[in-house]
Amino acid sequence: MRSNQYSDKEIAVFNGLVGLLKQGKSLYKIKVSEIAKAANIGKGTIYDYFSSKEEAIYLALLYYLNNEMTRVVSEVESTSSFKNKIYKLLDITEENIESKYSSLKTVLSAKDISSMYDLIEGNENLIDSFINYMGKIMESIVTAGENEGYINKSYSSYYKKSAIRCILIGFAQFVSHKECYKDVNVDLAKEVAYTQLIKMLR
Amino acid sequence: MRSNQYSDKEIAVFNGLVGLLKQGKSLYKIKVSEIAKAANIGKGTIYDYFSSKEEAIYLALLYYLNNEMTRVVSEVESTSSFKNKIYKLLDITEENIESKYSSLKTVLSAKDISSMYDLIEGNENLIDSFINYMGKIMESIVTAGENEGYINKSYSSYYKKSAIRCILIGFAQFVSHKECYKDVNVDLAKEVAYTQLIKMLR
Amino acid sequence: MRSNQYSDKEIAVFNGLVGLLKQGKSLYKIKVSEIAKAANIGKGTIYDYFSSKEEAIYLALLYYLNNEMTRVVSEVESTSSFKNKIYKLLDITEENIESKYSSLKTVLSAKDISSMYDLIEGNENLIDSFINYMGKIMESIVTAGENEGYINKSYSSYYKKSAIRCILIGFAQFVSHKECYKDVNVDLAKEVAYTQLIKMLR
Amino acid sequence: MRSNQYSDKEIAVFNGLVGLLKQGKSLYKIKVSEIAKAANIGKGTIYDYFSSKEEAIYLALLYYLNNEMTRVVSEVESTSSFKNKIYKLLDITEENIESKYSSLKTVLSAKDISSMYDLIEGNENLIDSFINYMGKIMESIVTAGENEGYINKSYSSYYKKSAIRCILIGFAQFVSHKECYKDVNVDLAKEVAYTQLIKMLR
DNA sequence: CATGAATGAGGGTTCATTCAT
DNA sequence: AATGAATGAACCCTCATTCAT
Repeated sequence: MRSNQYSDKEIAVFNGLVGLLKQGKSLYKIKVSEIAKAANIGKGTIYDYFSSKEEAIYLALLYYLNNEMTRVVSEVESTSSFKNKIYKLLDITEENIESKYSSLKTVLSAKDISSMYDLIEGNENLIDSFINYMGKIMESIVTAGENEGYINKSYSSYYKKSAIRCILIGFAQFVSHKECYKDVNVDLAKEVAYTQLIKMLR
Repeated sequence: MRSNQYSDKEIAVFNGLVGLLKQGKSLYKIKVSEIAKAANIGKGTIYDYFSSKEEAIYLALLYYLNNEMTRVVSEVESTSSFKNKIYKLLDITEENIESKYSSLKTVLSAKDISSMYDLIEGNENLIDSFINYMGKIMESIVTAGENEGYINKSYSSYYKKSAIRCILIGFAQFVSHKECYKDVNVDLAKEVAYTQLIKMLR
Repeated sequence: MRSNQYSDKEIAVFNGLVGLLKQGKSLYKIKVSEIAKAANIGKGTIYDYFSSKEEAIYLALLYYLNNEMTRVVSEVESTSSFKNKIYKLLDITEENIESKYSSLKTVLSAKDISSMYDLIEGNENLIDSFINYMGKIMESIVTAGENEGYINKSYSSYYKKSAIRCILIGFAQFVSHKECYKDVNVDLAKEVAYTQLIKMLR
Repeated sequence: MRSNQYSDKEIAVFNGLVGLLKQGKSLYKIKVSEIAKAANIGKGTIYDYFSSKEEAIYLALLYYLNNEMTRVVSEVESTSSFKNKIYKLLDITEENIESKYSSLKTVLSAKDISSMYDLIEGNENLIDSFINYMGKIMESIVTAGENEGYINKSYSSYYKKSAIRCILIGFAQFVSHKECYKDVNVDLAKEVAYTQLIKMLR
């Protein structure tokens, strides 16, 4: 596992790469020369900081995931009340799905990414890291829900967290394929998700 | 959209490709020569039936998805009672996630597949097709649930189907990352999913 | 060790490569694309027959050496009389050194070639092969010399062969650096070599 | 032709490079960064003293050759008696061939080195320089041999020197490929060489 | 002077696709 | 119809050289 402290050049590579993804470039078609150009550095320079294209991509995704999730965690934690936290998460999910590139999307296809690139699925991999962050978020939400009386404390921890995860992924599914649900708009889908959650937890 | 009637050679290609995936070969690293060998045909022959490697892969996945989902639909439909149908679906989900390759996995990363291969995301794409099948399954389950009194009929169709989809994906998530939930076994996770569903629908 | 039977394409590569060397191209600067062009085949085709550029070059040199040395052996063996054999060998040496490329030159720098290319210095390497051929030639010459009474049979086999080898290499040295010996012409150098040999062997 | 006076940095480069060669590093694979590290200087510094990697290597070899040959000349000259001089030369030859790197080896493959590196084969090249030194050594030996009555003075200068050169190269050949002469040891080979020389010269 | 971070031209190799048989 | 030998465009990576500090 590499240090969390990255040099300017490394961060330039990360930002360049994520920038390309946000422009809609497919992860599977990115060329080293494109990354270099997007990062405003020479092609060879990438190899001064990363041992391969694979590594550069992997670390970029990890870096971006960490940044993004750190932000999400703090946003949710700084949001008051159970209901607001849930809606905040649904909002973030919506944005993520709608954008050309997001960590959420990466995580949803992370198995494929690691199957494409022979990344050492070491201690710290994308999904583990993501699940870790989600754990913190769930924790924060469960605590709020219990304090505010929305959650029946007799449920197991897994049950409670699982319920939240469920409605999130279900909502993500909706956003991903809105066109299949012509009679449902986003706000309604959020309401449905929230209602379902309340029913599961009480 | 191509005919649903495929020639022997085309089906050989489909089976060969899916066979490779089931052996754990990464979709992103498959070579035409490997497909040809797995299908027991010459490399050039593939181009007599498909316009490109991309198309061959895309159609193979679609073919396999259709076969598999047709089977799943009929299995669920032929299962009696609401609860049994749900458990059947959870069982199928479990198997799918655990196997090296399954249509479910393909669908979960379908955005990536289509981003890797410049597939004309035409009328009939993998996800649309999948959602279509899922719709049928949901329909069957909802009907059973209503007939058996598990489902409060006042909910919208979206609400009802969404609830089922939620717990399925939530359960899929669990199976994918069992190692993160050390105190939960598969049977418990199924129970939790079922309980959550009942609560959402009543 | 590969079979001695080569396909047309392999021989085309061999001839193409040796052709480049004979044009004065340095072995160390040859590009795969040049070899392909010289062999009148596509660049990729080389990799259908050889696992790497290194291997292609190594096998080409070996192939050429075998061909050339086989010819030399038969030329010397078919020459009658001790003196004629020696002069034949000196003539061949002269031609070899004067040409832009010859197996003799390769052998003289074979250690470098193998140090440049990480060739598995397996059973059959250039120098061993060369020494083997030389052994046969020496044998043929020693037999003639003994039959004709030029060679005192009491010398060891090593002594006799070594004497021949000596004057050959000495003569090769002369040809390589003629410009350093302004008062000696090739014919004189051959006479000197022969005289020295006679003195050593009687 | 550059001055014979080199700066400390230049000599550091020379020694660093030769050091690498003596460690068994192939001349054809040496990188500028390695030379710099071996010389304990910065990579850029090399270009303050040499116009290219090629030049640095060429001058290093030349420098080393001069040092080594100067030493060899003086060793041979300071050895008394014809026979001792010859044996001294054979000893030196043996050491040279056995070591990972020596000027002798360089000279034996000098054509390749200059073909690899586009060295201006100007006035002062490796082989010319070497032949020059050898000339001095031959001179010294011939003089001793004549004084001691081993050499028939009626032979031409070329004949005499050529004889010495012959047995040296012949012996070098033996040492290079000892494994091919299982029934001959080094001391015997030296004796053979000396005997052959005596016979040629008397 | 000395450095080493940065560069990018260049080359070995892969593999989707073609086409003569 | 079927093949697989042949192709060459494309791309990753190396490393000699430069130049700002």
